[in-house]
Amino acid sequence: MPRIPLPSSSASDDGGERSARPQMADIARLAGVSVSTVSLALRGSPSIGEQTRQRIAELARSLNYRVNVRARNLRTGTNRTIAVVVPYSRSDRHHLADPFYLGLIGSIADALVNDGYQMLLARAEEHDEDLAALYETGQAAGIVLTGASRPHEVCNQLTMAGVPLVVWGAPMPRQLYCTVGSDNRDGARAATLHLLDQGARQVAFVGDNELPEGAERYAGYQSALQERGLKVEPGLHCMQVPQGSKDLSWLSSLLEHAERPDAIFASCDLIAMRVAQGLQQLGLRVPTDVAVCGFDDIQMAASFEPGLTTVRQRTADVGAAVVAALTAQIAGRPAQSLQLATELIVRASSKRKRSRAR
Amino acid sequence: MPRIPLPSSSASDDGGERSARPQMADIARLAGVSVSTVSLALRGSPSIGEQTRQRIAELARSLNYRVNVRARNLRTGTNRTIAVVVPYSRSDRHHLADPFYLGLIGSIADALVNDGYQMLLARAEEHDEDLAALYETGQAAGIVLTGASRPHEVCNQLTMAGVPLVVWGAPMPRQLYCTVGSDNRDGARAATLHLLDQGARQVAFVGDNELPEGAERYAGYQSALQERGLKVEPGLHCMQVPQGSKDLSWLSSLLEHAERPDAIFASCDLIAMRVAQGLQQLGLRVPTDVAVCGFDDIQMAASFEPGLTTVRQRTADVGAAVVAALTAQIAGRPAQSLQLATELIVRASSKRKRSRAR
DNA sequence: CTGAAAGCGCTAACAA
DNA sequence: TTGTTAGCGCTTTCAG
Repeated sequence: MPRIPLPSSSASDDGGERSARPQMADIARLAGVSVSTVSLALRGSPSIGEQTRQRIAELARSLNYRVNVRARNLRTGTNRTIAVVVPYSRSDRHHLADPFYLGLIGSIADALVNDGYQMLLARAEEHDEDLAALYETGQAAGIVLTGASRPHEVCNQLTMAGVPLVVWGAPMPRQLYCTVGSDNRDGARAATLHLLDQGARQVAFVGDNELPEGAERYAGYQSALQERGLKVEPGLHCMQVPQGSKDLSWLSSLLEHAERPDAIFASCDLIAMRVAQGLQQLGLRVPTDVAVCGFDDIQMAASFEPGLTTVRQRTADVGAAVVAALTAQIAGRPAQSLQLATELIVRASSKRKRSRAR
Repeated sequence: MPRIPLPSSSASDDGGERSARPQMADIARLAGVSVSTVSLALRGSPSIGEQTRQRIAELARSLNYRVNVRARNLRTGTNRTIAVVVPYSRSDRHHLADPFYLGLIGSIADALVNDGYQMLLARAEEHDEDLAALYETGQAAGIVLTGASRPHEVCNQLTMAGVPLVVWGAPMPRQLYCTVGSDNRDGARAATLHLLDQGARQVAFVGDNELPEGAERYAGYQSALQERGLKVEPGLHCMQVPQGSKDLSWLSSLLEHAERPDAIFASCDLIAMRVAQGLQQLGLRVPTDVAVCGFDDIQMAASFEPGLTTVRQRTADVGAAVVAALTAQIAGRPAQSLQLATELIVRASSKRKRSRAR
């Protein structure tokens, strides 16, 4: 004996579902066929008669019917949603303010769409342990983690738990998870060699070398110096650039080094621009007195004055690589970590006159 | 007579659903209770006995069980996903490269999460007519449209079709939809008045005044001039700033105006920075020879040299406003369009010496 | 206090 | 060719 177990559909306070959209049942009733016939017809099944198909198609169009993707996905066990996690920390908004990351996210979004996936944008506090929930509740078929810092242990656990995961950035010693990133070390090495080739004798490094990517860039910088028989001097490394504007003590103390640096390699373009501006404020010319080089090649680097020499990350390729690694894992195949090649873009900020160079 | 209508679960090529996660049925079996008891127990229903609840809770924890949100949502008719649409055009990547938009999207993401919503990031080609699909297929309970240009007609149609929609930006004449944006006109007016107060006589405007927001900013600029009894000279308006770096003809032709402009108001910070850099390249000092003011107050504006005077958009409040407007519509209430107040941030790029000003 | 049953909106075997 | 039936994983009446 049938009961009436309708959900308490009292007011319109139903948590988000709005005005009754048409459903297959409606089409079926109006067309005088069964729901399954409608389903088959709309998907273009060959087993449905032409005139029936036409009638149903027209009815659907006139009612502006669209199949409910969530119901379909539940039934078919399909999940084409990927969660892209962006770090969120109130203290250090650096990563979010950096245009580089917008390009990165855009690139991932494009690649996902190309593969028929949707992108769920999630924000996570640092060391958020509940990233797995995105996967375990069935909301996402996989997770992409972006940002400069990274909860190493959490990532390992996620992968061990079988969560398809790709993290943006540099590979780390004991990682079980898959990373996709630029070859920071090689890029930084090329940049530093370039500065030396322009005649620089004292190349300083500005940027955090404790974050995974920063560490790699610092390593590349070190190795370039060593290749040329130069020592790495701790006094030529500036860790942090304060967010506030006025204070230039970080820069002046760098310049007060025994032998004043004649080139500065910054770990990202945003920092490089601050370096260049700071130098000019202190009355030094770029590149004549001090050459400057950045990393990322954000759009602004080209229009900056002077044009910023930098290491380009091939953002456009990142999305494809990330999605490839992700779909491999979703299909049960292992995914290899990847380092994308970088490209040195030489602009005015590092060019010395031929006469002086060498 | 029961058949075996199992989906063709042949290989693991099931379109995204991975390794069998535990389900309520599993817990129920292990606990020796029915599925409905598990459901009630996990949601903390008072009608379930304490020891039963405990047993179930522990079992769930040990199996690392999490309810399938998609199934739950289908059953309860809940949809807590909002699609945020970001424009995508290969030709003009300006809006995506602009850090301002990353802040905007982040702000919306935060506000959505605070209200228990998820954010689906979607990209749309210009004049994409199929935005409605996001709503009509049940994927999203509402849509937020960001970006500087805007398909006016499409938005009107969406709203008429009952799609909860909020678009970022300036209100337009015959809009049926809801917009949330800054008071561009007032902000631009304040900025222009400030430049005039600093002693400027010829204020130029750089930026596209055909986009909705640009038009408002241009209107504010105009009205400030008129308030001071000055004429708006078309020769003092530069529409486009080329993406490529070298070419400064747009700037020099502006400066070749009969009376050379002594202040430039740019329609966004990114453009303002290019203006300032261009001026310096042409041998002019900022602000001594030409004062410069931008719009947005992106983070970089403060550390720019010279510090960029600009009109701050209260990004942090935008998210809350957008979500409020959206939830109102989802609940069936009408949502009013909103213009958020802006704030003039005066920095070095517009400051004249007292002696010369006035 | 617990379980049986109905059903969210759709798909897909199988029967007719 | 079309309809019947079972069920995706969960929630929620209502009967016991």
